[in-house]
Amino acid sequence: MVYISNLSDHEDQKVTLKGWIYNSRSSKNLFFLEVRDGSGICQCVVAKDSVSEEAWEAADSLRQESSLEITGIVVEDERSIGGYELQVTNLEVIQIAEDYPITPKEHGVDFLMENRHLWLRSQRQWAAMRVRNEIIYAIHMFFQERGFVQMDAPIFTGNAAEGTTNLFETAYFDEEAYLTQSGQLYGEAMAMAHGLIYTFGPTFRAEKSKTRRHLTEFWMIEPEMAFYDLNMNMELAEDFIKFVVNRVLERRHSELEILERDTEKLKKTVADDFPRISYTEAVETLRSDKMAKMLDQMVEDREQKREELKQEREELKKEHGQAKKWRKAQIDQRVKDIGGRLDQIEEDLRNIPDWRDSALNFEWGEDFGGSDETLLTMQYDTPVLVHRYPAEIKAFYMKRDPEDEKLALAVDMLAPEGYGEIIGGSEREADLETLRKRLTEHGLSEEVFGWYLDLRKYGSVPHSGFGLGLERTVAWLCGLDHVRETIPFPRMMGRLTP
RNA sequence: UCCUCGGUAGCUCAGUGGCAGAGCAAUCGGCUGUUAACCGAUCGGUCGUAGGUUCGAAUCCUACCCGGGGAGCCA
Repeated sequence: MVYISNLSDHEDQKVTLKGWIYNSRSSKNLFFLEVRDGSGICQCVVAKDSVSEEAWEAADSLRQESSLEITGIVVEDERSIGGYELQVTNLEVIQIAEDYPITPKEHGVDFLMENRHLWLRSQRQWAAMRVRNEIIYAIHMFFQERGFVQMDAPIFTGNAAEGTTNLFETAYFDEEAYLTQSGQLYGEAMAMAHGLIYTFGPTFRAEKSKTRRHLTEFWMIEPEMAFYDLNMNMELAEDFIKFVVNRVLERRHSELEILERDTEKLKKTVADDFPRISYTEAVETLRSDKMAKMLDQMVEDREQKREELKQEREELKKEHGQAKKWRKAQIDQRVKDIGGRLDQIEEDLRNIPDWRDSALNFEWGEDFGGSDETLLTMQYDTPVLVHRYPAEIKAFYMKRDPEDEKLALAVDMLAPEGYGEIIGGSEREADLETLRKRLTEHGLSEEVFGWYLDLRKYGSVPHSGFGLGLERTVAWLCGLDHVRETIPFPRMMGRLTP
């Protein structure tokens, strides 16, 4: 079977494509059918005098998303999307689609989410899913090539004990069960069996978060490595991200183009070393004069931009009166864009004082808020590794810094461009008695964690690992502003269908 | 849970006290190469819900419902 993605192998040959109508245009003796087949989109030109009467009528009956088989000669034509088009000799309708809800015009998020099952057919969504697939492939490749074994942690768990986050409860025969929020503890057990392992599976958080960075169901990749310390962990995390980003840049160029992704910072991510700063250094950065100046500059930039946009809008409104119809439509669109950007600027201007307040008055010992993370990452073009956090704000299983008991040997990787934390990891506490003490401190029962403590009884070794959030990574690489577009059927607050 | 913005035609939106509107989609017609094609016509309404103010409410007031963005929490 011939697919649109390989049309260049069939130049000047007669081929048959099977697909759906993405869009169509017509004139008296011509139809321009944009046909998509899952692998891409191809413009098919139907000329009245080169097809049978039946085929011509069939072309006339087609509507958006109708399915068909279409036959023709592949010709190179730079006027056509993809560089090739089909000079149609015959076409057969498989089904004439009913009124398709997603028209070529713009739609609101709510409507699109309601029609997610159809939205997946649209170009940008299609491109994002291709990038997601490439990332998944690259992840497996990276670990498999380094001798890691992929192993699965359970999805049902018996204990809600790990603490901080809200879990989904469910019934498990006569017992209470919870959906996993992390495979990590199981990952440690598997690493003690195989040395290097990674899990790749869904995780669930019942947090009532309504933000562009949160889903209730998302996919996490969690490598766990025996005999790795924090530095080796950070080394691996950096190599890993570089590998994945590089694969996407090399192999999903056209998809990134469809997504209109500016790839400058992604290229820097592949080429440059990631900065590594300690939590304490990060706090100093937040409280610095330099940060204050940057924030002042941000306010100034936005105020200037606001004036420019307002002026442009005034001029467009003047022009609107005597503009031709198509120009009016263009102006309306631009005015709408400007409105949206002004709203964003106004919101920023309202928020920046809070950001400033949060950053400049940041007290050592607190956890970073969203704005603090964003301000930190704005200092760099690549992801940044922040390590050695106050132990109090981190999980019980993290090893303390031998040089400073107040610190946990934790590391977070923050993506640039405001995409936030994509990786969280640590060196794990390997000493049995210390771990027992931590359980008690956190009010966790030793009974529930008996099997976990066994790992420290029988040949305990230094080990480390981290977790990568797949959807946040996809959002970052695609330049999407919301994780709901990074997974086929997102599950979030108030969204269980489709 | 809190803050904030919103809900008008299938979709995207305008209308802020006086006849319910536009573009797109759909339907019909026109156009020889279109790129969200274009041009003309037709069709299309419980103005989120309930109550109130008023001669008159999409518009003002009250309550509620639903959604977006953000905070907290996190990947």
